[in-house]
Amino acid sequence: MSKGVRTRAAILGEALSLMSTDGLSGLTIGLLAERTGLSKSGLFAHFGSKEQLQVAVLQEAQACFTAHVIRPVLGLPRGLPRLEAFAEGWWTWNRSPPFPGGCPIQAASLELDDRPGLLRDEIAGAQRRLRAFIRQGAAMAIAAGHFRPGLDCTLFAFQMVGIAFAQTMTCRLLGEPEGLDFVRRAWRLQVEGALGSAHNQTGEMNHVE
Amino acid sequence: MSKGVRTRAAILGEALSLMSTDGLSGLTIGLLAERTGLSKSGLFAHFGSKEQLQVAVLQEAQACFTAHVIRPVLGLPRGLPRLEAFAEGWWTWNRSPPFPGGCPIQAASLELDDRPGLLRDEIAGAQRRLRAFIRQGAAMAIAAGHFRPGLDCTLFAFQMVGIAFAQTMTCRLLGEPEGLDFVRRAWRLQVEGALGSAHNQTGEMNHVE
DNA sequence: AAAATAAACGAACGATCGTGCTATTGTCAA
DNA sequence: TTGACAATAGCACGATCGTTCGTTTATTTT
Repeated sequence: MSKGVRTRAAILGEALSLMSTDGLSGLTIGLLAERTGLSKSGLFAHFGSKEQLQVAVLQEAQACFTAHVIRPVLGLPRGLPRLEAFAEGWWTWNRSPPFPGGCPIQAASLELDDRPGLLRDEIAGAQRRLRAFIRQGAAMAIAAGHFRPGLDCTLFAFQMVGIAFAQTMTCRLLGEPEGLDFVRRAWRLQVEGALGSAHNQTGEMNHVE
Repeated sequence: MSKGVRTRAAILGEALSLMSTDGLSGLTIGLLAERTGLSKSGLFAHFGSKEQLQVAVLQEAQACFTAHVIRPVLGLPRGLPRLEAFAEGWWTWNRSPPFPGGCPIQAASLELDDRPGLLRDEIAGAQRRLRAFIRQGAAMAIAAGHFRPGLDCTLFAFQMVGIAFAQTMTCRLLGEPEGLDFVRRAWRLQVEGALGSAHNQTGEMNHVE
């Protein structure tokens, strides 16, 4: 591993932390240089432009999410077990990711949704891949007989993404400690609504907890 | 209405547009002065500091949301009718608010969730009030016999907020035209899960003041 | 060890940031 | 119509932004 690659990795790590608290627009070259102990121009040379730096940081964030949340559950049995583990891992990531701030991708999703360009494409791709992962997870649960056939997996992914956003708002912005409870209960309701009829016969779905 | 108040209102209107596309951090005094045809210092004098300008814009955004989404449904019968109308109004607001960009409050919620201060307090207050409104709406639906007793209204609000965020991601970031369908179906599932057991899925209900 | 290449620095650039001043214009009551 | 005061403009400031360029220091290869 050459020197350049090593410093670049260190820069991206620090950039992730900075971005998680201050957002993509708060990620400034001067500040980043100061935190990494490099000169502005020395750091700049690694990326060639601000936009390329931002793209690199977004990709690093995705890689980090994959390593922390996706990869650990790939060894689990397909279907509900894997989906449940992924959910729990995701809620944990959202509440306390390996950065001082919140999930950078979630924040950037709302920051960039009206500004076409490389950055938005990068974020949109990340969100599409995430939803595809959830969709396929739900599809596997159907194939395994856990979820009922006929379940709309795209809608399932849509709902799960919603829970994740609501969690960030509740746990981070409002700082409500009981936020995680709501997340788990909302997720439980969603899973119960997707279960196969064998599991579903025990009681009315409207039944309160 | 004095001159100063009028210009201030014009500034805030333009600021809302700017913020909806570029975010709170993209809302810059120089740019805002240019768009309103004022000088930087002339505009600045209206607010005294950047932070106070930002606070004013956030309050303006709340007022705009109230006028467009909340107020119109207050005349409707309490309970499910009002809640349904609010939902539809909210989805419309999210998809095409009266600004060129997306909902500024939603964006600011994720932008500020890690930076304590006046701005975060303002946004957090707005989100708390919104959730309280939903919570009370659900409570009225219980009182009117539309929703089952025992429904957790706080959880209900949590879930609804999640749908709204997921909508923004789907409709704005990903630009999927069928996004609104998912929103409506997710919302329908949530409502059906909250209906009183005496009620069927025909939507028939009692009117209660 | 010397030569070749990569990495980092230092200084400067034009632009823009938020924010003070002082002057000048415009508005509104007497 | 005039005098008081609110509203806006003009100018300048220090700081920081992203970026370029030439130089110097490290690293790698020969």
